[in-house]
Amino acid sequence: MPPSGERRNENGVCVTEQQGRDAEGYDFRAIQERWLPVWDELKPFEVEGLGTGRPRKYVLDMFPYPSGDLHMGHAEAFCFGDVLARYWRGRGYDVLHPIGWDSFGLPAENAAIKRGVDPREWTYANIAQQKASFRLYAPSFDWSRVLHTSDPEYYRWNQWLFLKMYEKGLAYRKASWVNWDPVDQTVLANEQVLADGTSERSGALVVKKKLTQWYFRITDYADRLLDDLDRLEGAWPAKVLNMQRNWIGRSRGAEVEFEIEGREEKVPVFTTRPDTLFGATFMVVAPDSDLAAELASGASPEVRMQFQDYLAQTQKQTEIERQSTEREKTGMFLDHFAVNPVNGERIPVWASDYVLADYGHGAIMAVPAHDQRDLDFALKFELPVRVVVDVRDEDGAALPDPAESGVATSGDGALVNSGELDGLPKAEAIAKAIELLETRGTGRATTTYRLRDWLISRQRYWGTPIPILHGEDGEMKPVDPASLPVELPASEGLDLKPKGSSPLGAATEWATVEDPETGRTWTRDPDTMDTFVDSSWYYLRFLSANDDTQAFDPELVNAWGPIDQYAGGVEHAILHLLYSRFITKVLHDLGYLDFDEPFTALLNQGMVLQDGAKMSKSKGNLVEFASELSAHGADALRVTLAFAGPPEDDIDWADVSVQGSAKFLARAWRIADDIEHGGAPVGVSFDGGDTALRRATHHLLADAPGLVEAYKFNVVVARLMEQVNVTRKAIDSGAGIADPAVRESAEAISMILSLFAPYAAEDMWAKLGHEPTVALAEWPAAIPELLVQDEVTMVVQVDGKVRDKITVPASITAEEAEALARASRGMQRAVRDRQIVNVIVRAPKIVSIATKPA
RNA sequence: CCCCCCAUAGCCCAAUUGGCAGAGGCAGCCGACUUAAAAUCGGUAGAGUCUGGGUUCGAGUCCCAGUGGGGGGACCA
Repeated sequence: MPPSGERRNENGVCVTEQQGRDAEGYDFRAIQERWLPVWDELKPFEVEGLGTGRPRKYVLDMFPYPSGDLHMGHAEAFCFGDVLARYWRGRGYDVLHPIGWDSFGLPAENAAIKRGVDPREWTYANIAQQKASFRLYAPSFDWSRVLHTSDPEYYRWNQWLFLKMYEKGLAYRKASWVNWDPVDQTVLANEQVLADGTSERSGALVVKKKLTQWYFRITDYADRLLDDLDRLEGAWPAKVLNMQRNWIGRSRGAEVEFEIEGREEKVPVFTTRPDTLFGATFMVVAPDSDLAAELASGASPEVRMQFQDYLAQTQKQTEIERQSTEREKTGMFLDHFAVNPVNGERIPVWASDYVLADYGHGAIMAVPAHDQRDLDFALKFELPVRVVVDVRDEDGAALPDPAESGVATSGDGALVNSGELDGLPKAEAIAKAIELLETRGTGRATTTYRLRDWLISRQRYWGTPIPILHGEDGEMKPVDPASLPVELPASEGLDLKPKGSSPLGAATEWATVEDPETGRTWTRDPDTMDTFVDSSWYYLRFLSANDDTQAFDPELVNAWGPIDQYAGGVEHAILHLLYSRFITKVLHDLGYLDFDEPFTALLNQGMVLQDGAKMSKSKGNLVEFASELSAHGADALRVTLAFAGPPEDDIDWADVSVQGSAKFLARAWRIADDIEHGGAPVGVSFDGGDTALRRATHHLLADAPGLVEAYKFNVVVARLMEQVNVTRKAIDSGAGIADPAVRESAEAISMILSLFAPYAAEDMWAKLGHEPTVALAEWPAAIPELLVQDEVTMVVQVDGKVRDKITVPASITAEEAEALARASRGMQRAVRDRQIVNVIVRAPKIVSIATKPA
């Protein structure tokens, strides 16, 4: 007898009666209200110390910045991170999945200034709101170890880190040309300036200023930061690895010292092609370099004037103009000559803006025959071009003379016109040239990097104060670590408006420190740290979030770290990820960490778009997280995001259907609801259950882990939909509701669905007679016997076309398969009287036959 | 200019890693329910894989050359 509340329609198909026994049907609001208090009580995701002894996984999402409520981007990122955290729990791991807030920084400060309130007020109100939204969205966070970087208990350790860096000589102050954001009125690190010369935060065009600032010596780690990327191959997105490699920009070559007539000191230049030294026919220096100014000042009045004009012209250009590759070369002769150290040749020295002052030494040796830029310049100003590498094309023919063709030859070939280097191929010539330079003391092998040291001081209020004291005589001393934190002064009475110098400097009482022993007066460093310092090590603090004796417990950190799975946006491909890698290596070298890479695996989610464009209030295409959440519920939202496509791809909200997800959840839920009213009892043996359904269930159990681990969440959801479909069919027109296989399938659905839809899955789990929570239920293993097919379909191909399909035992031998294929009607019809020339057998999948005309 | 990624049904996307192009969803169409519609439920049709070569018995998958799109770097010596 069918369970009450169901009846058959005209086609004999059993349909569920909506108005029947469960008047509510699937009601996401009721389900959310039912389970939230239970989870609050159970705290199922809290872990303590080293865990329970099961294997450990540390799964982390990049922590949010508290500007307003959560948005759709957060919804997506935290959905994916949570899928992975819940997955590893289901696989029997202790999972650490914490959450915190990156709560220092300019947006809070700017918003607070605009509203005339304390940044603390604005920041912590937003955090409270995001926490409430998270609770409803239900990522499986351990709420017992929350941190906020703006808490003194956190930034105290940020200062501790700074002092460690200072102690090791990795934090230093220097005067240099820096990036200045005229809107936010603070300096920026190179990483915070976009390719078009604008600030990644304010969007303002960044200008250069000469200032004394604090730096972290990240360039000391350039080689390791680059080389260790190889270990992340396959575990990090190729795109991020590529971006970091480009950013570090290692370039191997040689430093060559050129004598300049009338100048004491030699001038070093960097080249990647020391083999072409004999082809250097002139030298070029950057017009904005000290050397150019010096050489011009020693020249005739005409040259001096010409130089002033040229320099002014260079400095007037915007970054965009300067970078235009198609630009015609400009420059001027500086009325000086240099001497080529390998052959004593006298070559003219020019100034041109195609040479950059801040790369290498701001001067180059120009080899026009083998460098396009030098050739363009040489042709424009009629400078000599000398071929020193005999480059050939594929057929061994000599390439045309660059002076004639206008095309520099940069390939490999035998050296010519190059003294001792003659006849050598490029690689050997490079080695020999370096050897020559070294023995003569006029050069050496060297490496340059695009990466610059990390500028970490900021002239703003809402950040970690730099724990350094300045004496009147310019002496510096670190704050005593025992007296940390150096707390921010109250904002009351301070003018926080950006004005080019730190507001902290104006807090006279705070800034002035008297040494009780010596009576000497010191002034606190007025700057605060770049907030990327805060986030460079926060993942370690989660292990000891409530520990007021140390930044982190090395034992806990080494047990749980490094992060097994990190998830976040690709906008941090360089910034946060590079800084974190650097600080991790430093802490490793200081003996605190066993590991020297922080993030073993990285998942970058795409963006959530609307109608093909980034969502924004001004465009009027904003999809509000809060309204989606209240309209459709957390589950439907999460399923929609997971199902939309591969997680790395952008999601266009116009392409997806939250209603479709809700429909699927209702279908899944109804299966458990049906079982509750007439299904096999909880604990029943599944052995006698319907074999076809059991096969489907166990294929799902077998495939799901690989799919989740490959981030194919969309496929897992599709497989769940499929499983719901076959289970529905089994209930309505197959094995029937009471079959144990139906319960087995529903339990598997509930467990796997819990990664995406924790509420619906929990409700299903309860309806199936289990205690909460499904989040801690371990997935059953797939039974191998249910995975192997006794019979499979074998395809018979003739000349690449499918001509027949035969059902064969899965264990068929190659001989049997070939015999069956040859005997098949489809094959005989296709072959007729043609001659068989080749037979390939891949039992039991396929037999492929190649023929030719008889 | 250099490097990386992508291109499958009207749309979003699968395809056991070289073996029958289709798992799932959206939109569509048909049917059930309804006085009717929406919602819901059931059922269906629909591409030969961006283009051109190549390797192979066999290519969406591998190789080469393009086209289109996305991203990064860039007068970096």
